[in-house]
Amino acid sequence: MCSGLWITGILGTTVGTFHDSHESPTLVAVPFPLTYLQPVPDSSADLPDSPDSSREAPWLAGLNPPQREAVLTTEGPVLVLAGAGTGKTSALTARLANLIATRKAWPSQILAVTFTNKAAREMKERIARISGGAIEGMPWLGTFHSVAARMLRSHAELVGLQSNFTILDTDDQLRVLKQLISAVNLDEKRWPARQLATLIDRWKNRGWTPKEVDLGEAEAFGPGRGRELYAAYQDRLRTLNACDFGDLLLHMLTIFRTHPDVLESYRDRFRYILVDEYQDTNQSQYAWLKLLAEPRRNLCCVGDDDQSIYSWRGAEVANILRFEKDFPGAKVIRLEQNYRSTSHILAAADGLIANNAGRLGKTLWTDKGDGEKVKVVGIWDGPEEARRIGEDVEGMQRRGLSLDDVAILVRAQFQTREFEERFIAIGLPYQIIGGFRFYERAEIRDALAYLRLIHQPADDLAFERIVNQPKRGLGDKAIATIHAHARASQEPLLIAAAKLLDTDELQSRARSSLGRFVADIARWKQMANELPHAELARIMLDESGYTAMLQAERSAESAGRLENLAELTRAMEEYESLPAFLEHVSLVMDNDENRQGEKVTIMTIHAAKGLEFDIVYLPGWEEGIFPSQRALDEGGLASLEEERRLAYVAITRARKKATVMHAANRRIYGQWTSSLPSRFVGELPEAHIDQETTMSGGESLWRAQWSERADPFAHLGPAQGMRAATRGPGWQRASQGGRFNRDPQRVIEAKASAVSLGNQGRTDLELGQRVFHGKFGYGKIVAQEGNKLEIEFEHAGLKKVLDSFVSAS
DNA sequence: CGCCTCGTCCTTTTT
DNA sequence: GGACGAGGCG
Repeated sequence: MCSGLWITGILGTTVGTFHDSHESPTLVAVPFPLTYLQPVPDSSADLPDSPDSSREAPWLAGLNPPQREAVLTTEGPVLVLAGAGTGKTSALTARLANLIATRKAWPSQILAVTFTNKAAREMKERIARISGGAIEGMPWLGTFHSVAARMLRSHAELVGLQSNFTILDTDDQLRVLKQLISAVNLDEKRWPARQLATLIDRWKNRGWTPKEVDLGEAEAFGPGRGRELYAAYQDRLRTLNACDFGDLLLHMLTIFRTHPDVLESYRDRFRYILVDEYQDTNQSQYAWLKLLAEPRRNLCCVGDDDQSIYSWRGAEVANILRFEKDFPGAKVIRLEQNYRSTSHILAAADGLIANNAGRLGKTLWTDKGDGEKVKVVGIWDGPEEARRIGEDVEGMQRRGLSLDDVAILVRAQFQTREFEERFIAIGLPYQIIGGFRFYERAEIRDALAYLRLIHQPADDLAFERIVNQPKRGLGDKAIATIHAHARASQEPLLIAAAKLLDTDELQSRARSSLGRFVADIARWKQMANELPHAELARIMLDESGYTAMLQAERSAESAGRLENLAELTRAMEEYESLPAFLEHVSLVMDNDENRQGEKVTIMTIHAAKGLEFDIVYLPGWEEGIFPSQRALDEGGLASLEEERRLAYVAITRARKKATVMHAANRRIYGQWTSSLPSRFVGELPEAHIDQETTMSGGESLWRAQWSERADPFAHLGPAQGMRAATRGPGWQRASQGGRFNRDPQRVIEAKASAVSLGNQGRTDLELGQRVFHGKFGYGKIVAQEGNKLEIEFEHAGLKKVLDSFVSAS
């Protein structure tokens, strides 16, 4: 078909260049169904504001003016500030459809990155729908990680990897790090692998290779061994022919910087770049994007600074806050009409988030009417909270409400337990999203290790995992011998094991057992060329004795495991090759949602981002839980603001009704602990909430604690009763009490912290120093840990406080 | 070599 | 309260 004519028909002029010599045109034989190609008589028609909807492009249907602007401003840098529920995804998909339909670019010339697989999937589906199925392939639409992995497979050799490299998960990563830590004789107790993993991850998120880690940071672990261990880790990954999540981006960044020809080829390819959830990008993603987008500057970033909730994983709100500076001449488009929630819900959320400083600012509005106020319910304890929600939901169910429209959103995974127990007891169907993922289960990881070893013999981690699984009588001693050989000959374990068979270093029993294992692997590898991979997997599981091992167990658990393995091999059939499947497992596979029957959804707020429900319950709004104690202790005000954004995200998930709950007592680590309602409860504007308490003491018992505007004694600190309530074993509370935002000094800090993230402990304080604290007065520092200080106050006694609240006296 | 017991630390959030 | 690791014992 003749694309030139067609475009002339719609836009009146021929737009852009649309030769596509290097891409397979079969992807889009017919860009759009013919029905979309109605002749447009008036060639001067101006699409954006054309009042005549009959002749406007179908992908613009139903979009409001700012959304249209976001779709039609195709050239140059664009920042779309899309508040919660403002039809961001519609605008995004329409933008993609527009680019393709107007032949500004082929699908393969558009880079579109998201953060989650869910978002990528949804976008793909919507594009398929909007184009009537005509746009099938958007090869470069995916998560940052999957797109980067795809690129890296083509250029792996430039960073010393082979294209069949393994993508390690956290588990593998930790095992490698543990080995390295003990190799340099550090005490694993004092210097846990987990901590090093976090550190390395942070460095990678910032785009730092070992060389670039700044000295101050490298001191952090071991002490002073951080950088060295990072370098050793990277070396180890290279010999394993493996990389971790952070490497996918970091390696590509390195390649772009050292191989201009590669960068050039991608720059040439990607005519348009689109980024979803821009507020969640980290430094390395930012650098990656900037390199790719530089020459054409056709970069469209969509995000919402108020929904930035991933700084703990390296996201830099600063990226979105300074977009206009980075890309001068950028057009900023605000999507402010909310199509999701009623106005009380929006106003409550808005009042809450207004307590944050350093926002880009936007005002959501809706024409959906007032709706119900946000309900705030105080109850006695955790179990009652679950009971109450259970009853509530059952009531609504009787009135005909679908359970699919109800969600319970929690701050942390452990909170789901209470609900699970209760709902099992009353027989209310529920599903918990998140938590254990399919591929994190031991049996799945074992099975995958078998497959990985076939696919990639240098995968020592896989080898270690399965060499004695099922038990083959190859214990620590045998494995240590194999290790020694591998180290001596600089070869992978599998190879070393094979060679070891020719020696007499192993006891005969171990030797024959290892011989069988090595021969099995070789045989399966042979079979891999002849059999479908799902079939191969079944054979391996059988012949290795893995299936037999589980069958012999005869427990309820083992039955479930066998089922999981069956499920795994079944899932494999959907992939064309073993490598394709392995990639899917590492990067894409999320938990199995079995969508059978109506269910209440229970999940973390993080997992709920981007979703919406008619009815939303928000339990556990208590100090120490939400905001989480860790955020209060470690991150200072920057992380308190992030918690607040999280609360904002939580409320804005609700279409019709949001119920915030806080319990006075909760069991934490098996200990009953009293808790205070979250400061966020007090920050909800009174006009938009509806209070209820099932406890004696009056409805505003707690609320009074937090709205201290009327309390002349606020500066004297928490009331005695409160202080008692804040204590709990292993649960030290920040002893500052509430009112963070009412104190001018702290508001200033909030502004500064909105941009500068991270929390190094202060260096201008030392042990024994006399300091002044706004609430507790003068005292001496007796301990310092990060940004936490322990201070012996002259009048208030021993307290833990954050260093940002004290000044040298 | 594998099983059992005791102690620890833990609960953020995820590609 | 429970998962997981280290260390001791059979």
